Amino acid sequence: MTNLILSKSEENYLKSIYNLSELGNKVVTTNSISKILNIEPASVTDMIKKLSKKKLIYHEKYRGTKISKNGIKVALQIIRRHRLWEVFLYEKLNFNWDEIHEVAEELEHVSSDQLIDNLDKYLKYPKIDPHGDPIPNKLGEIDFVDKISISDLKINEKGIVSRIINEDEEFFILLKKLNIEIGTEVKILDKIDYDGSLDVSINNKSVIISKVIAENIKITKI
Amino acid sequence: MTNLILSKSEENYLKSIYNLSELGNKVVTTNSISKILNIEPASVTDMIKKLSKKKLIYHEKYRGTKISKNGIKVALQIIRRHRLWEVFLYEKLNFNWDEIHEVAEELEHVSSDQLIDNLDKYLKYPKIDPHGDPIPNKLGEIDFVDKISISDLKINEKGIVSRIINEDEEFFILLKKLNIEIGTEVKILDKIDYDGSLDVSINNKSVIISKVIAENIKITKI
DNA sequence: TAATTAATTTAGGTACGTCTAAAAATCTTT
DNA sequence: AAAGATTTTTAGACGTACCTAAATTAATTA
Repeated sequence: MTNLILSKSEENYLKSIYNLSELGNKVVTTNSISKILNIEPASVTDMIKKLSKKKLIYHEKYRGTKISKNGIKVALQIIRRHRLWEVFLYEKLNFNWDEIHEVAEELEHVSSDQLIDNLDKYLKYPKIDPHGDPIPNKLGEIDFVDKISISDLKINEKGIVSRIINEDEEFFILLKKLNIEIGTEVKILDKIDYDGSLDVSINNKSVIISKVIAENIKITKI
Repeated sequence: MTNLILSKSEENYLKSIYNLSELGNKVVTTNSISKILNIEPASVTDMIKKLSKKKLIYHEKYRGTKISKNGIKVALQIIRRHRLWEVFLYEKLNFNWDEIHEVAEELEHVSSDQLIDNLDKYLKYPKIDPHGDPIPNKLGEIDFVDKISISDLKINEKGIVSRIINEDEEFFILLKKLNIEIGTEVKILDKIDYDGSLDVSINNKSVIISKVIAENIKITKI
């Protein structure tokens, strides 16, 4: 049950399904998996069959996929590995905040419990990764402190950036341009009703960010 | 030429061919590769064709395989990665000397130049790994300080263990039993003509080790 | 050197993870 | 609720990296 060994592909699918499922609750469509992994829907169907057989997900033909309890457990361990490596790359190897994801994506598939546990200890059991995402512990326990987004602030309210949801290269580059990183203070200057864009003050400069971007930046209100 | 990307399998074959070739000079047989990788000779032939096409090795039907100049270069980078990870696991993550090989075998295939260069810097540019094997630098340069073996010592001569050639799990366990590690002082008490076994003093205790084992333990004479 | 043995290659097959094209099921629109 | 659009699945194919069995070549031995 716990001792099944997954291929890199299987791990990537399972992780994506977990991420799409919003903490394992939502049913996930074949198409959404296809889009996230950049793999044709037909191939996704094949893999869904494989993962179903291994009881990591439940699937009803034409009706979508739900991750199982054990699937969540396994997915959280993959996420744990990913995020611990991100901490390592950022803190020890001086990678930039926007360079860590890609390499961690490879390192996460090296599966040795001893490796990950010792790494965890070496990094002093970090609770969050450099993007502010919580790191599951050895037992799969995770702090679900999902904070509010920039888009939830009202005019003149302030917050500290605590977490970046999206992990696309492009998104990181944009944030860099905007001078937004974990710890940055933001203040809402104005909200544009037309498309939901926000006028935000960052380092005393006013910038306009779209609603989608604002939703992907979590903050702590101050 | 330098920018070809190799699969994990291709990397493992190339590394084995390099290791068998004694610094790239010797012609390597299909069978020897087969034995080292635990893969059937027929499959080895397939891969030899693939690597030949990529000009990493030269091959003449039925007559063996020789690694190319570029092949050596690529192999040395794989070995570099492997040995740097071994240093990391040993020094930072407190792995035992006999546990590092297996995990490094996985980590070595994560190919990011930035990752390896930063790791190298972080480890302070180590020259040897925990087994005493030299680590190629970024340019593939390597100190070929091949020392003498225990079996080269005469009776009553002493040495310090500097390098362990063999990387089998079994061999490590044996060495642990014998209390032999890098830095251990050994003294030859007697040589048994019959089969070449050696009577060696380790921590003031006399033990008998076979000729093969003695040949796989390199030392610095004192 | 002819026969035997050993090493190597070829031929054909399999699982994995992907693809495209076409069929089937579900959803949306009118 | 029928038609059209979209989503999902099935069917069949391909490259990778392996396998076994059989054929070929080289090496050894008698």
